[in-house]
Amino acid sequence: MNARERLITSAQELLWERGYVGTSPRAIQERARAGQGSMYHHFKGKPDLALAAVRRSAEELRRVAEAQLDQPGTAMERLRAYARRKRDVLRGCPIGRLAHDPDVVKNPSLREPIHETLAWLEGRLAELVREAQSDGEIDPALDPASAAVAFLAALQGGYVLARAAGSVEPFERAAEGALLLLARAKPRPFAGAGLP
Amino acid sequence: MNARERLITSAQELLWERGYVGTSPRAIQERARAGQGSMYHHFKGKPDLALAAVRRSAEELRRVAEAQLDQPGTAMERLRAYARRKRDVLRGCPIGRLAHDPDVVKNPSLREPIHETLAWLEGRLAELVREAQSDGEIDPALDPASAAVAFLAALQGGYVLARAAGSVEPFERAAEGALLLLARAKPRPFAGAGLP
DNA sequence: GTCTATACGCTGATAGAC
DNA sequence: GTCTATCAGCGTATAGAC
Repeated sequence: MNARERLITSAQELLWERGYVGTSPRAIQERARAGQGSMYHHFKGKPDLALAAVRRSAEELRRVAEAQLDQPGTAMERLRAYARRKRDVLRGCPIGRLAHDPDVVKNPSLREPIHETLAWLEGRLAELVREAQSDGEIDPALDPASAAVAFLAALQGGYVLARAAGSVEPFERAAEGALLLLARAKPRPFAGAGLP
Repeated sequence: MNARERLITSAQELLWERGYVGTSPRAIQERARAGQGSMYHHFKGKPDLALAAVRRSAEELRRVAEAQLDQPGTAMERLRAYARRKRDVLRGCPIGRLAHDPDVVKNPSLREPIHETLAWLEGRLAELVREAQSDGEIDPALDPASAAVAFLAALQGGYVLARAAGSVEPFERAAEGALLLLARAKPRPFAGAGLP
């Protein structure tokens, strides 16, 4: 891997871990085993490198999520698999994490890839909800967009609760809880069946 | 307000806005209109002041939430009111926000008040879910703890999505979506409705 | 309690040699 | 492309006067 790539990768890791303010050019250089000159040759400065790193992280998350959500199986199975997918929970979401960084959020070009990725994910989840409704796994009366955004938010919030607890457990409980709420929102198997 | 109090308040605001790494003693002093000497007289240093500020924020959030959740009305109404309560959404949650800060999370004394507050809130929400189940507003078969943690996580995640979007709208959609999922998870109006 | 002086390492960058 | 030199300013204190 060349210096430019190593710099982007290192910046991605540090932004994920420490945020924008917490990440110094020097720390990026050290992790990338690149000198000052090298970094300032490839990038105009810290903001420029951060932009490249954020865009890269957005792409990567999208690729991973896409692969996961396009797996074989029913829609409900894929929603479940996505919620339960192996994650480094205590590190947080590499994208959602950035939304808490003031210097990222106030910069529109930095914020845009983050928003776009989350919006895409929400839309994709809504499609799966719709599909699960066709399959009779989720109540067709439920608004798919509302369900999807609440589901995605529950996962993002799960990271917050887990980090606060210093344990992955709250994430898992939030994810399972969200699945439970989704899945319960379906026509009762016996709805009306047991009426006197 | 004396200097000590002004320092704590200023630190609370800056931690909320910028996190631990992003907040310098100097910035706190300026906002508090206090000198260097004053700050180092009242506090051992930045970590000590941050601890006081975090504890204060935790207390405050708890007091506000407590008041909100103990309002008159049915349990389901109070859950709704809590989700819809007026918030400065784009500023994020003053407590949840800190869970994304590496220097806060790695310090057990800093993390503890955050975790405790969120855990308390989750427990309180679970009680309300149970109450709503007694009222027939939520399906009694649903696990209250799972529902509560998913609900709380959806709100926390709502902040993330809102900040990423630069708009309060995703928060509101996530909150309404979570309410919808909760409320749908109830006995159909006619499910056994005529039973003794 | 609050102020001023002083300190040292780090941040984020520029300049020019190789 | 990468390296080294250099820089002004900030971060996070400590010391001692008032």
